[in-house]
Amino acid sequence: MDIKQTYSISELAKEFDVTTRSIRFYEDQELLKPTRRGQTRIFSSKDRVRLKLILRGKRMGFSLAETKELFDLWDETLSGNEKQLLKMLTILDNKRAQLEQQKNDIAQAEMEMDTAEARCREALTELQKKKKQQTPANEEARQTAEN
Amino acid sequence: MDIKQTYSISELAKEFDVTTRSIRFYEDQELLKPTRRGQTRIFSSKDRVRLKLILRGKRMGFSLAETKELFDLWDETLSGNEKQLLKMLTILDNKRAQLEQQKNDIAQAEMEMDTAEARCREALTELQKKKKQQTPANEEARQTAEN
DNA sequence: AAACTACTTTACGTTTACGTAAACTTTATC
DNA sequence: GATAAAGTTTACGTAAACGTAAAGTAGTTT
Repeated sequence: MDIKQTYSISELAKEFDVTTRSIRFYEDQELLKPTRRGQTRIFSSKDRVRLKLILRGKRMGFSLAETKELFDLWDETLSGNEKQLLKMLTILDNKRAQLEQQKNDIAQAEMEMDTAEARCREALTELQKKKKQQTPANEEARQTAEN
Repeated sequence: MDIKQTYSISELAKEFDVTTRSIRFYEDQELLKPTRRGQTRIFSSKDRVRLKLILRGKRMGFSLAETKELFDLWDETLSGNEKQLLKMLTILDNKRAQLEQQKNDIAQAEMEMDTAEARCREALTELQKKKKQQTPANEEARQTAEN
């Protein structure tokens, strides 16, 4: 039911703004498994999804190895081994903890950026005041002189 | 008003669970600027804060170069140049956008982990059913045989 | 048929963020 | 005063994630 069933390497590269080199590298590391027509790679919509996940993983600070581990584990759960299923659940728990940590980090960062921005704006208005004191009535003259 | 004014390299290493090598590397890259007593490094509480920020930055996917840029810019804003202040404000804006992206990524990831976990649990209960069918009344026998 | 265009493999190079070993100094402890 | 403990510099090594030629193939447009 996808719009398209298969994709060339450069189509994916364009869509996700990565180099073909990267995509080939991801295949080399077994994160993507395109089929071949002759020697040319043909990517399925599953590959497309995985590429999207790879890139999101990167933005979230996941290594390719970590992402690959998740892919592999997920594939194994589909073949329904109990041990793998349990392992998957514990790993999901770990990842959740990671995400919680990241959310805390982000919240902290946002707060600090708020105070940083506030101080910047204060400093700016301070500068404005001083400027006006220096040139109380020559504002127009200075403005035109700046060209 | 901090508990302690100065810190040794190993104190900081322990507190933040990093190697002394890393800390020295951060100094080499000019993210930390400890003073010296003889040839021994002495870290201020400002250094401590910066180390904390470095590590949080890493968890958020920031490179050391990015973090250093922020540190430098922040220092420059303290000396009150208007141009630097404005640059700082735009960079803060960029970072905010990054954080928004990350929050979206995290939210997406959490949703997908929810469905993944659900499928795992379903698969597990399926397996439990099949087990019971295979051994409807011999449960005790199988349990003890597993040793 | 010549020239593009898109794709391929092979392989060496690069950056980041440290690890690790060697050899040395300074300070504290027995 | 030896010896351990914590610090130092110097320098080569490494893993991850690609970048960047170089050289070849396969289809197709002029």
